[in-house]
Amino acid sequence: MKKELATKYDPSSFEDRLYAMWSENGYFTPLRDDTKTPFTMVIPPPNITGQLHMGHALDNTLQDILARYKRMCGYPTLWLPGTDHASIATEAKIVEAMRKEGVTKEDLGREKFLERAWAWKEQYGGRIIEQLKKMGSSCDWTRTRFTLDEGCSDAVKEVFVRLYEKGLIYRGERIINWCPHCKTSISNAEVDHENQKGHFWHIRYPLVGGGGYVEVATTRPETLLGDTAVAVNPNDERYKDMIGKYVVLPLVGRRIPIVADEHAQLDKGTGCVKITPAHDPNDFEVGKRCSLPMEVVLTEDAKITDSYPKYAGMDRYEARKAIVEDLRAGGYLAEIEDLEHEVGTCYRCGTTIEPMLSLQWFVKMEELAKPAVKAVRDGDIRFVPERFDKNYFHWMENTQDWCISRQLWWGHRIPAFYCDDCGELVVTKESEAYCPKCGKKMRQDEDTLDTWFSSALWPFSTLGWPNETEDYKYFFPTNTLVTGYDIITFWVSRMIFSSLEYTGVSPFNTVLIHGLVRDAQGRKMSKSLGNGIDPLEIISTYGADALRFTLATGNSPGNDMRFSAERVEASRNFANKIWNAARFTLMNLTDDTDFYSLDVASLRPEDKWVLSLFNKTVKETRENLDKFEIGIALGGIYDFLWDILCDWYIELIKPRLFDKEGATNKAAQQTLNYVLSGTLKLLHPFMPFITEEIWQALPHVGDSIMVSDYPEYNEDFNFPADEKYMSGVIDAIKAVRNRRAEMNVPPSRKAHIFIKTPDRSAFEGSEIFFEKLASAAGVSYLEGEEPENAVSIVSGDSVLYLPVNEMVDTEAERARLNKELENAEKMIASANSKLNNADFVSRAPEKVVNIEKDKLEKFTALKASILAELERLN
RNA sequence: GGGGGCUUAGCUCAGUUGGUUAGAGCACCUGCCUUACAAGCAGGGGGUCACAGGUUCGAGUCCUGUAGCCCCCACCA
Repeated sequence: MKKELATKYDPSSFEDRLYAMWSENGYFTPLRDDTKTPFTMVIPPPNITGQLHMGHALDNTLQDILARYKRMCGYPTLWLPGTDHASIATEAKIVEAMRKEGVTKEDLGREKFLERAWAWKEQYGGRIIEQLKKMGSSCDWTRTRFTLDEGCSDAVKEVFVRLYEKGLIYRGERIINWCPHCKTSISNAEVDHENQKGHFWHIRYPLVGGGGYVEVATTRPETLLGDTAVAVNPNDERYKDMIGKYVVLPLVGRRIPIVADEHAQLDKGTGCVKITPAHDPNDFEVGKRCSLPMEVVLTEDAKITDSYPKYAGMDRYEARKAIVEDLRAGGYLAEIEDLEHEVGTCYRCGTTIEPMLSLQWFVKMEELAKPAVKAVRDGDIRFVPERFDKNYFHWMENTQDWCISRQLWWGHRIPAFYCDDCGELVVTKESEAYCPKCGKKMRQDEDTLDTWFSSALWPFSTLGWPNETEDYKYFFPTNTLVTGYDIITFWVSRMIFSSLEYTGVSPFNTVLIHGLVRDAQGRKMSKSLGNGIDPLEIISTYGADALRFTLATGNSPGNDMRFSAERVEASRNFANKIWNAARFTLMNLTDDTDFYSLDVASLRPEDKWVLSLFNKTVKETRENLDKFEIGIALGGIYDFLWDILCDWYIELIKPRLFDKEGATNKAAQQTLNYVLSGTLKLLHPFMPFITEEIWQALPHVGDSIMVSDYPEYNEDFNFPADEKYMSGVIDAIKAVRNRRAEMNVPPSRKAHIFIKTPDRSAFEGSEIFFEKLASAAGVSYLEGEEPENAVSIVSGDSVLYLPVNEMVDTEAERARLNKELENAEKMIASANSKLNNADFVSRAPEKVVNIEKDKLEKFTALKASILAELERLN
């Protein structure tokens, strides 16, 4: 019934075995049970290109803690895993691999390229899944999904068609962010802003017909080629007469008008702005308002187009140099200012974004954003910690239309078809279409959708939507979403408005936000810095439990954390501590003991004391987990296990355990097994492997700790009197140890303890604890004279005398007692000042007042003892 | 420009709705190989909780301001 544990804690010897056992027994797969409320989470799908990094490790540790906790609480728990096709990242990776072979996308053609991409997915896509398993993640792998699988693709098409029909998806020419390296449009959310050093070039545009020039300024002089106007503010007195006149565009020679538009600000620069409608979002708006031509001057790889032969084929930066040089030569350059400004860059490759006029697909955001804001405002969805809702609101309330088309092949192809003959457009879920007007076979849009378009549907597309599957009906909406704050705008916000629009409900009720895992110096872990720590290496050195403990402990929602080997070592030491406590327990459990009942009547005070503290720990753990205070919950278990169970309880009961014939031996065994098993259960969500391995070795009922019941607060296991008694005994033992250590008395030198106390029952029954834990040769109660050459130890209302053979330094004793007296008086004064304050007594809660009363009582008694002691020394 | 966060022991950080003498890990000092654990045990030193005000019976915790560091968002030529 009980088993041996290896002498040494070696997580690698059992972690994989236990994971396989859980998996084979189907514990990760929930059963739908209409009599029970399910608990559902969807994993933030890692990119198939990805390798497990610390961010995943943290994210998945938190999710697994919640999943295992809820499962043990009896909820049919579905943690649904999967991966993201990550269109832009994956395509870039494959293109890069092809480049090494000297092959381009175009060489292969779409079909062959996609074959290659799928092959790549088959080969590497599962890698990260295997790595998640190493972490102990209790995902239901039978329900693993992929954003590009059939079901998800169906959901994507369904959504696209519905939104199009509703007028919420449209195709139009807008200024989009163009990445010249990835050669695709990207959304605003995918643009990073980076501070760059640049220049502000002031350029003179001569007025047509002479009479001077207007001066404009720009950070991108090459866009001059695309200028189709100069704008001034309609209220600008300086230029009133110029409106409607023309200037000559330098180098190009084109006549362009001076227009009036609010965009030009009176107090900014010269008040004149060059307008490049095809390469600047503001200018685009001006262009629309003033009906200006839109002149595209850059190709898709950011080279000047053939329309400008002198610069054609030059890269945008080469062209910038050449144009500035030519402006200088032509006398158009007025001034060059140094300037630091924010430049948009591609979040994938870091290339500077080129705003460009382009025909793309967009999602109209205004109408979708409103209910999404409301859901959070009304509390249907709650961010933990709450402060992130500000982030969310700000983004949701200011978001612009979402550019969803990408000039990529790896992804969901846009379900739109064009008729080359009559220009008809059809949007349909079908894989081909014929023109409703002329019957001709239509050509499908070449572009694919933004990766985030499919991730936005993840909580319901993975459960079968748009079909009303059993899973969808039972598990949706999900409960908790766990993710980093860096992904709220990309993903969380889009899931919320998507779900509200298509399913009519919020996709989850809680968003648990965590921070970034940084290195020991607080820097972001990144490939370029090379400061990343590989979770798999940590696992192989210290074990998955140690890694998980490190990530969970002291972690508070939304805050970044630093990761260092020292912290993992401390975690491993904790695991080792548990391991040894368990080994000790197993050595002392005997087969003839009944471990399945606990007879309270047979328990000694220390048993009841530990049960009572365990019970408190259970309550606090559950409360904290329910509040998502995972770090605090774990801290409580850690303290109980190490400080209470190991450092005190086990030491207290050693004499009873070693005396197999003793009357209270069985009760000690039972209590120890009960409390240790219970603590392992409390700890299981955090450290699943070690808790399972030990639980299996201990006497137990059931097949696995992971499907056992999470401990519940037990009203019958509250023993306040025993708590008070034991804390008095422990205080006294600590006081004795303290004094002995101060005097450098080695533990081997035992000394008798004489106790002078108004209430012997405060210590009776605990004499053996003083012998074992305070190096006492024996304990007796003092009636008359204090012993000669004894140091005194004041603890509560009692004084303990320790006869040491040396002459006691009376002066030193007096000084020490005076110091203690001072402290006691300070405490008494503090308590008195509160208790004498009528406002305090009347306004503070009774509990707080009682604490002060107890404090006063305790230190008054202590003071009396100290004074008596001082008296004796005189 | 807007928003948010951080500042607590030598270091890294907890501190849950304001309420016992502000905690932990690591590091440091002292003593222990006490037959579960030296990855350990016992004891110890070390903090005017960034600064200045305010609210409150009571502030590390709430409010205002100041300083330093960090992050997010934003189309300003």
